[in-house]
Amino acid sequence: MSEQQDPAAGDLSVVLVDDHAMFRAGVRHEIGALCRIVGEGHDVASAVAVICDTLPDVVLLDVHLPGGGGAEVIKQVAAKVPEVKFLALSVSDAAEDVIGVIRAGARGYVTKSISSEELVEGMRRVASGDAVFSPRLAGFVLDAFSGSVDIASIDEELDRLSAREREVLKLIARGYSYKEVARELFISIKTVETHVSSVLRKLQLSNRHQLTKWATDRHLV
Amino acid sequence: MSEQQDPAAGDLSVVLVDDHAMFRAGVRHEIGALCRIVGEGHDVASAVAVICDTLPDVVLLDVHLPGGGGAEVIKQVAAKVPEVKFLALSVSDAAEDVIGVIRAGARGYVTKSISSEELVEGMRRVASGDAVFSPRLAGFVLDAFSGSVDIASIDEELDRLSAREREVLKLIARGYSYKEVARELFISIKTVETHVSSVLRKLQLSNRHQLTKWATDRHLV
DNA sequence: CCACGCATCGGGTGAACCCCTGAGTGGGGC
DNA sequence: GCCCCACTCAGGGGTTCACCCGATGCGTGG
Repeated sequence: MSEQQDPAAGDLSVVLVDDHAMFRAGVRHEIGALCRIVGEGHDVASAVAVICDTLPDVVLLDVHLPGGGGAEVIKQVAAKVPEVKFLALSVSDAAEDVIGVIRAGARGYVTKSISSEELVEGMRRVASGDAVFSPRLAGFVLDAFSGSVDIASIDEELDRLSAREREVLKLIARGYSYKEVARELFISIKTVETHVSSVLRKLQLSNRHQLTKWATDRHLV
Repeated sequence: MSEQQDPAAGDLSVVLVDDHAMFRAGVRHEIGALCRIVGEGHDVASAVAVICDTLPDVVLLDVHLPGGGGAEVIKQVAAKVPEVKFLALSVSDAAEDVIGVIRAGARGYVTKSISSEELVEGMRRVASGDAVFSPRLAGFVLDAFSGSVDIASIDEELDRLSAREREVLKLIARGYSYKEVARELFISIKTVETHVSSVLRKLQLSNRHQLTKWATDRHLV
C-alpha cells in the first residue's frame, strides 16, 4: 500500500485535464512551481491519450468535459493503466457529479475554490494512495454509500399504492407467504392475492420475487 | 444542511461510548476542557439509553463493544432519534470494521492514535454535518463504494457451493424465475431446480425468499 | 476399478403463486 | 342519489415452486 515513493513536491508528475484553456493556464501558473506538469488534455480523447502516454503520479481532472465527462476518462484509462490515480476538480458540488466520478474510480474530489497549497497537498495524498475530500463533499459520498441515497427517489409509483397495498407489500417483501400475510392482517388469502395483483400491476412487475427486489432496492424493509 | 448551530468548542455536547473505563477517563481528561461530555456508555444497551436521554451533538463511539458492536448502537439509536451524529473511534483500521460502522450510518471514523485537538476538530465537523476520516481509512470506504471490494466474501458456507450453484444463486437472488434462469444459463428448468435444491440444502434454508435475503445480506447482488 | 461429487436431465405430486371474472360493502364527491 | 374507489371475498384455471423419486455422463482420488 505505502510502498509508494511519496515524492517530494517538485517531483510529483501531474496531468491537467480541463476544457477551459484559461483555467489550465491559471492552475499551471499556481502549482507549476510545486509539481511537474507533464501533460494537459482538453477533452476525453486527448486526456486519455496524454495520460496513457505520460503515466503521471496523479491526474487533476475536471468533472464536466466534452466527450463524456471526467468519469469517461477514468473508465477508459482504468481499462489500460489501472494504477493511475485521479483527483476530481470541479466548480460543482452537486451530489450526482461527486457520486458519478467516485463510482468511476476517482480517489478524491475538491472544488475549484481550493487554495493552491491545499490542492498540491491533496494531489500528493492521492498519489500516495489516500483519499482526499472537501469535508462537505464527503457527506454525499457517505450518504450514498450507506444506502440512503434518495437522490431523486421521489417514488411516484409508491404513492399510487393504497395504504393496504403498501401494508401487504411490506410483508411480502419480508418473505411472508400469502397464507402468513392473511393471518397477519386478519383477511382471507384471496384478498391478499387481490392486493398483490394490484401492486404488481401498478408497479409493472410480474412476480413476487421482483417485488421483494423492488422493495429492498428502495429500503422499504 | 448548514443551518446547524456550529457550536463553539466549549458548547459541543458529547456522549462517550467505550467498554474500557480507563480509556474513557483518558479521553475525558484530554477533551473535557474543549467540549461538554454529557454522558458515557460502556456497552450497547447503556449507550443507546444515555444517547436517547441526552441527545448530544455528537457521539464518540468505539467500534468494538459488548452487545453487538458500535454498529448496533447506531442502528438502535437511528430508529428512535435519526438526527444524532456518530464519530467512530477505534484502534482497528481493518476494512470490515470501517465499512460496517459506515454502513450503519456513522459520519466519520478515526483511529485512537489521533491527537486530542484533531479529535475535537473532527467531532465539531461531524456535528455540523461533515464527514471526517483519517485519510488512509477513506481509501477503504471509496474502494467498497466503487464496488470492488467484496468484504466478507470469505464465507465458508459460500465456499461449499459449486461454481454453477453460485451462478444460479446469483440469478435467483435477482428475482429471476426458474424458467428465466434456465434460459439465461442454457440449461433445463429441471437442472435449475436441482441446483436450487442443493443450495437450499447446503445453506440450510427452506425457500427462495430466504435465499434472496441471504444473498442480499452478503451483498452478492 | 469404483466411490464420490458435480452437472445435466426427467416424472410426478402438492402447495403456492398469478390472473381473470364477478360481487358485496362502505366512504366521498358531484 | 349515483358513481368512483378502496377493501373485502370467492371460483376457476394455468403457472411456478419445492421436493420426492430416478437416470446419465464426467472427472478426481483412493
